[in-house]
Amino acid sequence: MTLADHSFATLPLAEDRAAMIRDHLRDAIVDRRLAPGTKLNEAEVGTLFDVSRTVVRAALQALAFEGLVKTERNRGAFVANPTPEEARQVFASRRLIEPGIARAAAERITSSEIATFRERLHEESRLIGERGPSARRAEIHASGDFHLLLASVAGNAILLRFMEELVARSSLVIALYGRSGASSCGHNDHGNILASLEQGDGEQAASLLLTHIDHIEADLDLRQTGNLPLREALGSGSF
Amino acid sequence: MTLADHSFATLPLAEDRAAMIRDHLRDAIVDRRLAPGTKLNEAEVGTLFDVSRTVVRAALQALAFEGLVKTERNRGAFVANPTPEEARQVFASRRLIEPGIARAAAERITSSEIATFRERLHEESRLIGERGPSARRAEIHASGDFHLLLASVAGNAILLRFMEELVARSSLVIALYGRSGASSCGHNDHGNILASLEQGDGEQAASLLLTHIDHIEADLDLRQTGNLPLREALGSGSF
DNA sequence: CGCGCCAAAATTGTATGCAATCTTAGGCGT
DNA sequence: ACGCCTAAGATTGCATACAATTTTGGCGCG
Repeated sequence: MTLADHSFATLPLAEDRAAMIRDHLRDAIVDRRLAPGTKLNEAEVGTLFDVSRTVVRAALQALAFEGLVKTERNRGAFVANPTPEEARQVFASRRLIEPGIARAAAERITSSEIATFRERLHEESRLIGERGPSARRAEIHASGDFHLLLASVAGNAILLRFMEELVARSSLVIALYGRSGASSCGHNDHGNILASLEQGDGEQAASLLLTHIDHIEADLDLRQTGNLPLREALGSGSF
Repeated sequence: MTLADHSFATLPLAEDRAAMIRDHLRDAIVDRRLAPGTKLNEAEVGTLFDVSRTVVRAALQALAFEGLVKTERNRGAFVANPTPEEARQVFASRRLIEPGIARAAAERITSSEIATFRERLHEESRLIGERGPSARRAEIHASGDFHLLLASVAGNAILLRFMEELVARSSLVIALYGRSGASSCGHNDHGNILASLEQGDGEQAASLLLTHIDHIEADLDLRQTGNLPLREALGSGSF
């Protein structure tokens, strides 16, 4: 497993060790190096990062708050395995919150922020062209980052945190229920949204964002599988 | 201090001790028995509830995540002291989320839930008539409970959790910046909102909720006091 | 009298030990 | 062979011990 030493340079690093471990684990979950349902053994994670279980527990508790990890008393922590109903709620929440964020962002966005957006979008489209699991991960990450960047431009720290949680959980949902696997299959939704923001048209940005979320959710297969817990144990593979 | 033994009967109790302590502390913060800025000493809280610091730290971390407590490294945990800007963000978030919750609730509310609402509203209005700090606390609590009940009717667990955080933080904000001290000064907003819900008029409920939030925020004095941290140390009193 | 410095006390951060609980493997009876 | 029971092993929950850091109180000096 490559959790501890995966891109040390880009992450917060070293002031608060629990936060560092939390961020590494979150990254691993969000870009799907850790599959839903994976057991997160405290001692194992501790060895991996060279800290005691105390610190690991703090990190796992934080991830449990964000809904990325589920803890069961006396059984431990597992990467979350959202049900179709939870998946629907994630997207219902995003539909409620993100249009408002888009309106706020349209009013506040600066030209330097627009430039940042452009950079990211360019990077994102480059990744879509590439192949391989590493590029796929980066693409997933970049796609989520667009929404987080939008939220940060909106200037509300509380909503930004809510969006961080929702975007992360969306990644889990797509991993579980996505049909094509990729969240951005052919559309250029992000680019169109940015264009609306540039023109200061918050309403259009909000509207485009809403249909963008619809696009993402349309790629999901959220039919109830009769929520048999044994199904997940079988790995949902061919056999 | 009366934290540990304050209404044992009404709270979760004893399955998970960290959760119990977290809930007791949250209650104490929300109905203002613990003032903003109060230091929460781990050993002290632990003695109070007869648990080790390990458990206390878990509870404090949970409250920190909800924004009710601020932790500073190597300095400890304090009851949050939201700035005017944070206060504005709390209410901006509520304005974004609660109308959507009202629309969802209007579509899903059952007659038994309406009955529950009526009960609570009756209780709430009774408390408004009473005097004394204890009744005041109960009134504050009941006022927040209305919004949480609404969120639970809406049927989205994620949004419910967001609202729990926002309502709790609102209480802190009102404690700090409220002019009249009471959040419901003469209005019968809650009753009108319930009436709209009964008629299945989600749009009107959403609209009334929005003006209700405006009423609450209008009672605040969010002028910048030049955010000198020394000011809070002086207690903002006459000297 | 005020100010800065230093040591003692207090408090938090982390590791570790132990008890409680869950999991697993093996044996036994049917 | 199958299921059930039990005991050993593994894992979590919690308390405690110790290290690191901050806070406090006092002392001397200007």
